[in-house]
Amino acid sequence: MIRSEIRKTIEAAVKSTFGDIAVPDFSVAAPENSEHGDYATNVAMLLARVVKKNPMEIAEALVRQLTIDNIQLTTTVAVPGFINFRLPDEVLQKEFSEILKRQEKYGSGAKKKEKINLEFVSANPTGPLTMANGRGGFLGDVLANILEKVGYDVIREYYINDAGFQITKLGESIFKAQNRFPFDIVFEYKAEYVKELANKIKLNNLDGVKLAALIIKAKDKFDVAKKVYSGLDKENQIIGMRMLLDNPRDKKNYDDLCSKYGYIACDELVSLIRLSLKKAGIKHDVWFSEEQNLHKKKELQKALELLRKKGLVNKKDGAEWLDDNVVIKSDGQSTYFLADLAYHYDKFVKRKFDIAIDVWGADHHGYVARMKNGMQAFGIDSNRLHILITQFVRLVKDGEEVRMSKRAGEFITLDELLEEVGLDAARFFFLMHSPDTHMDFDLDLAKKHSMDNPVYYVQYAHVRCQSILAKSQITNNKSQIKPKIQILNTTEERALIKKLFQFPEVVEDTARDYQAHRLTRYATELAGEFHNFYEKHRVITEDEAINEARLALVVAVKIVLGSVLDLLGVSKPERM
RNA sequence: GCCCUCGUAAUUGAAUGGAUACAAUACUCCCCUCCGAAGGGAGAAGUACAGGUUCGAUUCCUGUCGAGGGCACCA
Repeated sequence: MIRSEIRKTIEAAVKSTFGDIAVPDFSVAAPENSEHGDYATNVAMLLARVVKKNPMEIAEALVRQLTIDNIQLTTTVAVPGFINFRLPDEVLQKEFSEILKRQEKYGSGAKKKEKINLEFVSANPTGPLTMANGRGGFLGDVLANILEKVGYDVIREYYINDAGFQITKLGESIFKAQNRFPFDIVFEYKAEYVKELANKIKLNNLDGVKLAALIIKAKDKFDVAKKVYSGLDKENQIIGMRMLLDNPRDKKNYDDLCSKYGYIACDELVSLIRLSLKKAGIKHDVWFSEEQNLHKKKELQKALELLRKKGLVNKKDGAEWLDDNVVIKSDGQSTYFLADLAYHYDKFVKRKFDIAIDVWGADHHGYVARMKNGMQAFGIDSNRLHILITQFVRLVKDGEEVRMSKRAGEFITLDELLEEVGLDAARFFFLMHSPDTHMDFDLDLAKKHSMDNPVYYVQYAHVRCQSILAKSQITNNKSQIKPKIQILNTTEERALIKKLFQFPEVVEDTARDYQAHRLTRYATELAGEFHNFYEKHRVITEDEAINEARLALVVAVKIVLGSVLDLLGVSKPERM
């Protein structure tokens, strides 16, 4: 990679000029204005503070020592102290050959020893995936692709929250949808998919009788209770049927029944989720069940014991706390927080991942500090846990925001989104945006815009490469294709070549800071440079030498563009 | 009340503290005897506000305003 070679020669020059000083964290990047050069660095300006000298003088002192492969770089110094580089043809030629030689491996890194666990989507299995889940889903999927490309061993994981209150409520909602209750329940999952599940899931006879008996016991009190509850806020209404039962054993039986059928529904929903993800081109290697992998194996208790031994758990108001957060409620039940602690303990200690990346929705951002502190409590360096927050996608219809809620059944599913706008357009659209932005999503507009989506612009560049290569006869014998950088010396060709060379940099930067939208941007820029070149110059001409040189360029563009599209999970059409 | 994220062109977005803030869409106009125009070219338009740090601030800090989200033994 050219950038890292420039970086190396700068560091060497600094050391030889100023001795063994701490080199500041300088930048090497292609300047926006290409007249300044192919690359530029700010090292002299940063050094000015360290060595107390004029940045221009520092720059002048450094430039004579800057070489790649013992070739002196053409440099200029610009106020207030930028060093600009022009790359000699030999260097360009070498990098160009690298693309043709390594093909789709261009930009890949050597195998790294670190293992990464990348957990994403992890939507509650109480309903189908919404289009908002797509945002984190596409992000996680692409990040995994990128991290693998630079050489990490990546496990893609889905954490299934199949334990606790929500599963019980899901079961109860199924019963309700089966018309078993002669009254309303509170906190009900109310949507088409619940009705479908209700039709599909049959209670066995014994369970049916048990439930009927419990309902009869509760029925008398319902009218009274309804009057009492009507004045309460939502939080306190989450009482429902189980509170109508006096006997603790009845309550337990009722909960057990709800949970049992909640799990059955949950399994169905997980299957649906897997199907949706498959359609969205999102892959997971591990499906980690909270119930099976943590609760049944007593992992929560083990994690808790560990924290207790360290003396980090305090009792207050009958509950057990880790710092300001409850791990064991006063009724003796564990919290979700404890489950999450045990889960991440499992990732780092049991499964020995070096790095864990969690992609969460914005509704969890208040949870980040808590999780990191939790890791420190176990003695795990919290810097090994990276938590990425994707902001909400607001659904807009006729200029009005539509609140999405799984419980109320108000949402657009990921499946619907893909059907409406298509997989490539959907992936590209979501991945274009930084996860930090609050996106508005108007489905009608998205449909209309899907024809204007930059993804087609990028794909069309790939198609053009293909049709040129198909037209030429040389493609069948790739060994004939040699880069001839001296011939490719027009403005458009040079701009295109330099854009190609940025690919490894883009991959490397994204693997470091997880800003995956850089990739869609790069794809658009590369496609733009190619379209521009295509418009100005014919590849297939009478001149053999030009033919050969430009075909090599087209092959290189097709390779790199193909790699980007592969990373994005967007298809590479041969025709459109 | 406390905490987090965001505020850039008419719109949707981009910019590890760097040089003249970059694109796309929409708008006006121009370009196919074609390696498919799903393309190319030209035009106009922007950092919410007020301070501070710095050689240099869209970026960092403080405050104000605006949008979204979270938090008091839910998941």
